[in-house]
Formats: sequence, C-alpha cells, structure tokens
Amino acid sequence: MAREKDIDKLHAIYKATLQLVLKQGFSGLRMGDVAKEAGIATGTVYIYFQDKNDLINQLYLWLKSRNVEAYMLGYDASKPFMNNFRQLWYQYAQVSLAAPQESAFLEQYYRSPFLSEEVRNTAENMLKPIYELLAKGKAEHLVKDFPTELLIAQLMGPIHELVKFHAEGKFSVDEIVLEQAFRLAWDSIKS
Amino acid sequence: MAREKDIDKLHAIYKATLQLVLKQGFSGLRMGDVAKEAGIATGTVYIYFQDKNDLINQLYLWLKSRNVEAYMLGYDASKPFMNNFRQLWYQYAQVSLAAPQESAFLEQYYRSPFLSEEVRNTAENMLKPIYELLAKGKAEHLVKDFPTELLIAQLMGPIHELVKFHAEGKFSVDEIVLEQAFRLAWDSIKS
Amino acid sequence: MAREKDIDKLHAIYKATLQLVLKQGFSGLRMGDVAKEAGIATGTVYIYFQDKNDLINQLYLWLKSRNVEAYMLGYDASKPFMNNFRQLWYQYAQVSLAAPQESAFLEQYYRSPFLSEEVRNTAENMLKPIYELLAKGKAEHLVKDFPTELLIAQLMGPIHELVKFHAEGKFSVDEIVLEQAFRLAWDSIKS
Amino acid sequence: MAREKDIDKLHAIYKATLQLVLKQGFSGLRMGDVAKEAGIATGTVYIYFQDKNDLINQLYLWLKSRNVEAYMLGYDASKPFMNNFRQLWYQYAQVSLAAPQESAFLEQYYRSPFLSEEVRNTAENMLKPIYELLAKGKAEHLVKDFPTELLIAQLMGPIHELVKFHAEGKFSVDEIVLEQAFRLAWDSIKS
DNA sequence: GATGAATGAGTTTTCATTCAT
DNA sequence: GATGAATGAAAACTCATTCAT
Repeated sequence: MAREKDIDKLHAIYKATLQLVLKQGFSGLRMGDVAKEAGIATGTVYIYFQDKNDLINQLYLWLKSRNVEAYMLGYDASKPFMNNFRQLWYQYAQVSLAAPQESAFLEQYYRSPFLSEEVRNTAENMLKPIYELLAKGKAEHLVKDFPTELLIAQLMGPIHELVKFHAEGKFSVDEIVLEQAFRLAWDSIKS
Repeated sequence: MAREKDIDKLHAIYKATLQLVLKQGFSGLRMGDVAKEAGIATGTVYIYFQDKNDLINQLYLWLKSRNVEAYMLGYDASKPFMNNFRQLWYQYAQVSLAAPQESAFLEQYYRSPFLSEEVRNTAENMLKPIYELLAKGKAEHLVKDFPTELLIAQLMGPIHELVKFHAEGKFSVDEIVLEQAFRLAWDSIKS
Repeated sequence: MAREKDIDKLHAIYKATLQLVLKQGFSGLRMGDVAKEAGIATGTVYIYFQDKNDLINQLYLWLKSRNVEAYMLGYDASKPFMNNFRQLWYQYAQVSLAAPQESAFLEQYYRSPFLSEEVRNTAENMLKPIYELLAKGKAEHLVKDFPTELLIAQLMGPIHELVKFHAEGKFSVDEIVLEQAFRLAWDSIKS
Repeated sequence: MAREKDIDKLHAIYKATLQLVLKQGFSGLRMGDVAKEAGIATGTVYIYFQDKNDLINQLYLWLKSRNVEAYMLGYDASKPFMNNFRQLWYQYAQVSLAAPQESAFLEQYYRSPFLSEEVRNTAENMLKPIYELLAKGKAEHLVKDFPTELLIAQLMGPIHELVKFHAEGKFSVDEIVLEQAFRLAWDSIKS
C-alpha cells in the first residue's frame, strides 16, 4: 500500500503535516489541507498513509528518530561517564533548541490520544541509553543515588522547559546560558 | 425574574468538560457530550459559553486560578527567602501531584492553539510572584546569579516532568522521592 | 391570551418586527431579536402573539389596514367617477410613497408562504372599492372596456414600481413626477 | 484526472432549488432537501456553491440571464423604435407569462436581503438596453418627454402585476388580453 | 500511482417555544 | 403580566475517506 514511490512526496507530506499541526493542533488538522500544503491531491495522501491516524503516528516516529539519531551521535557506552554525560547533555540541548518547534511538538503530543501505544513505546525505548548512562554514573558514585526516573526528570525537565521558552520567544538561549544550564544540571545531580 | 444563571450548572459544565478532555483530548470533545455529562441540554451550554472555544478557554482559566490559589496559599513576600522557597516548591509539587492529570492538562494545553493570547497572558501573569522570589534570592546571594528564566526552567521543569511520569503511572512519587527532588532542586540553584 | 394589556408594547413589537423583516427578511427574523428590539423579554412576545407565524400575520394585517384606511380617506362611492378616481389615485400613490418601505413590505410579502390564506383574502378584499370604481368608470364609458383586473394591473403596477425605485433611492418621486405619473395613468385607461 | 465538475449536476441543483423555493420560499429552503431533490449528497452541493447564500445568488443570476436572453432575442438597436418597442414589450410579457412563477420569483427576490449588492447590480445592468430604447423614443418625439425611470415603471409595472395575477390563477392572460395590455401601455406613453 | 469530485455520517450551533420564578 | 434561562429538535456545514477517471 504505502511507500511504493516518491520519497520526496512522503517528506512533503510530513513537513506539511508538522507545519499545520504546529499552527492548529491535531484536531485542527485536515487531510485536505495537508494535501494542499504538500502540493498534491487529497487522495494521494492515502497512497502513502492508511489514514489520518497513521499519518500522525508515522510523523511522530519520523521526527523522533531523526531527533534521537542527532543527539545520540558519537555516543559510545564504553567511554568514561563524564564524557558521555557532557556530550549527551549538550547534544540533547542543542538539537532541541535548533528546532524548538519540532521538539515542542514531540513533547506536547507525546500524551496525545492520537498516538498509539506502540509508537509511544518505541519512542520511550529510545531513551534507554540515557537510563543506562545514569545507572552507570550512580554505580561509579559520581551521581547521587536517587531513582533514575527522578534524575531523568531533573535533567530533561529543564531542557524541555527552556525549549518551550525559546520556541515562544520568551527567553533566548545562547552559548552562555547553555553553559549555565549545564552547570545547574550537574550541580543538581552530582553526588 | 426568571431563573438566574446557575453557578452549579457552570461548575457542572467545567467538570464535565475536564472529564472528557482528560479522557479523549480536545479533538474528541463534543459539545453534546459535555451537555450530557453535565446533565443539561445542549443549548444550555451555549447560554454559559459563547462557543466551544470559549468553553475551553474559560475552563483553562478556571483550573489555572484554582491551581495557583492552592500553591500560593500562605505565601508572604515579607518572609525570609528560604521559608518561601521551600514552602512554594513543596506546595507547587504537592498540588501538581495531587491532581496530576489536571496539572498535565494545564501544562500540555498552555501551548495549544485553542488558547487565546489573552488567556495565555493571564495565566503567565500568575507566575509573577515566583519570578520575584527568585530575584530576591539572587539579590541575597543565596541563589546563583543566573537569568531568572533559566532558574525557573530549572525548578519547574523537573516537577512538570515528574508529574507526567506520575500521571502515566510510570513512576510513583512519594514523600521520600519528593524530598530527594527538593534536594536536587536546591543543590542545583544554590549559589 | 392576547391583548389583555399594554398597547404600547404591542406597537413596539410591531415596529420592531417590521424593522427587522425589512433588514433581514422573514426567514432572518428571530423572536429573540424582536423582543430585544422592542425592549422586552422574549417570553413577553408570546403573551401578545401565539407564535412567530401569528406575529407576522398580525403585523401584515395591521400595516395593511392602516395603509388602506389612509388612502381610502374621503372616498365616497356616490361622488362622480373622476373625483374619486383622481383622489384615490393620488392618495394611494402618496400614502405609498410616504412610507415606501412599509409599502414595499406589503407588496413583497403578499405572496410569502408565511401569510395565511385568510390574511391574504382579507387584504384582497380591501381592494373591492377600487374594483367597483373601475367598473363604474367602464359603465359610464369613461374608461376603456377592458377586464377590470387588467385595468387594476395597469394602474397599480406603475405605482408599485415607482415606490420600489423610490425606496431604493434609485429615483426620487416629487410633485411634478407624480403629476406626470397620473397623466400616464389616465392616458392609459381613458376610453 | 478525477471526475470533472459536472454541469448537469449544477443545473440539477439550480432546478431543485428553484422548485423548492417556489414551493416554500427561501426560509423553507433546506440544503439537505436541495441535495435530495437534485439526487446528490448534501456535501456535493457545497462543492458547487460556497454556502446557502451563494447558491441563492447564483440561482438568481442564472435565472435572470436566461430570462433576459429570452426577451432580448432579436433586439437590434439599429431597427426603428416602434419595431423594437413592440417586439421587446411582447417578448418581455410573453416570456414572463410563460413561466410566471419564475418571473414572480425574480421580481420578488430582487429586493430580498439574500441577494448581494453585486448580483443586484449585475441584474440591474441587464436592463440597460430598455433604458436606451426609451431614450431614443423620447429623442424621436414618439414618446412623452418624461423621466425614463417613470416610463420604465409605467411599462414594466403592469406586466409584473399581470404576471402575479396570472401566477396566482386570479386572472388568466390570453392573446386578447395581451393585445389590450399593449394598447394600454402604448396609449400611456405615446406623446 | 495520481487526481479531486463525491459521499454522508457526524458536529456545531441556532432559535422557537416553554416554564419556573 | 413579565422575565429570561432552559430546552432540544432542526439545520448548516465539515471533512475523512472512497472511487471513477
């Protein structure tokens, strides 16, 4: 059914959909608009995607994996904790801030009833290495011995918040702020 | 006089709407269902609210102000920084965790295209005292001299994240975790 | 049920209704608007009128009878044909032009499905004297011996048309034009 | 290509709408009924017309232009006045009487608040040749030197009135009556 | 595969009328 | 009598999805 053809068309659909969802939310998303924005006919969208729900789920996965791939770049579990931690933290922050709307989208719609359990789980699994990294940090007594979820929340929460501020134009995050943010993050969890 | 506009009916509509939004999201919200859930006729909803959008905006404001009122309880700008900080942090966390879905709702829909600029601004203004508290902490050299927005992100981000984990049932936040979370928060920003 | 009370209120309703019908037509007429325009409560309209249909029919009758009464003023079947003809023609024209919107209303909605057969017949009967006058004119060989309906159409048609032009502001009818119009009318039917 | 917009479907909608408006007036017109009468789905009507109002305006224009085309047939400004006058008068009358309901519709709804200014103007412009013809008649001293609008009212008014009588079944207009009517018309305006 | 007209179930919203006060 | 909140049936319009071309 799907993806017999034209990858450009596929990407055009993804981009159009993201654009429209950011502007009007999931419920404001109309398949006709997606097609128009992507420069194709309504029916064509149904060649690439089962239905509206499928489109949304595929889009989520597409964005999420691009996102994860970007911030995991160069990650190597065998490197020392601090190297990985610093690199991962900065990459996660930088990738998120580079495309704040995409990141806000991933954040905001993670709980949407449009997303299937399966997609949610797939997205969740992509965080595994981060959990493992923190576990390692705790084992090496570099990080406070608190529940990993709590540490994750403590690390990702501020970044998500900053990204939202940044996306809203409420607060601009530059190099200096980023370093301050890292300092806050590390002061927070270091043992 | 005829029957007066009924505040119980108003609240019934709010509660019905919240119920339904939590279950199915905004896009799944049907005015007919709201009325049914509230035990009134469809048309009656339109006596209390202009239209669906107005209902959502008013609901947001209603929840937000109840929420703010709850965590601001006992706050007194003239008390020492640390007293206010600790109290506010705990109250914010506890109030948020006590009704995690409601809190997640407030977080999630703050960026929703459904909310009018006006409502968003009103909600934003409710955070003023928190900004002022942090400014005071910085002035007294108790808190790192970093941009207030960064500190806010650092403090609220983890709580929001925890609330989501809690709401999802992914991680249960008890008294001990709360104390650990506070410790992380304070270690993070203290100068 | 009706008319126990306040004739001022009754007239306020009539005037409000006429106003609104002229602006938006019958189908655009809302009972709530009528009440608001008349400065009373919605329910009150139903004290004076059975329902929307009754209101429209009563309004029509009210306007029509005021209208007929005005142009029949001074009519006396026993006077010579030409006296009656001239007087009636001028009065019909002047009354119609004095309140062109009312006249246009009476004309335009005479065929509306809102009007009951009964009201239509009542209105129709008010034209009887005009028919009789023309019959008399024919009998006295002053007027062409053509079907009375044809003569009526020939006499009233132009006035109705002029009133519409006048109401639209497309053509202003003054004393001179009125005399020209009478000349046309008489040249037309005189034998 | 997919199916092309279908002119038969368009005409079916026009005819269905006219049918229903004649039966129940504008206010009784339901889009669902139009669709059913035209043998298509409700949504399809909205492919051809923006909304109910647009449908009504387009219908008016469609009928009006068919109407004008019919009575202007053979009109040639270069022919002698009397030829054009007689032909135009008869054609206008015959066309109007041949479809009296349609004509009454065009008359009655010309002033309806449903019609847009634009459509009204377009319809108005179609009368231009008639104005010019009368101006010519005046210039040649064949017709009384009265304002053209007055002459127009004098000529069209009776026909409109007759058409209404005819449509109502109140008075049947045959060949003989038509000749009498023409005689009245000409006696009226000739100089 | 691509198109976009057609479908019609589903939703929002309106508004005549009622009725508790 | 007067009021206006409440009702709920009815209508306009939308939009995901299909399918003839």
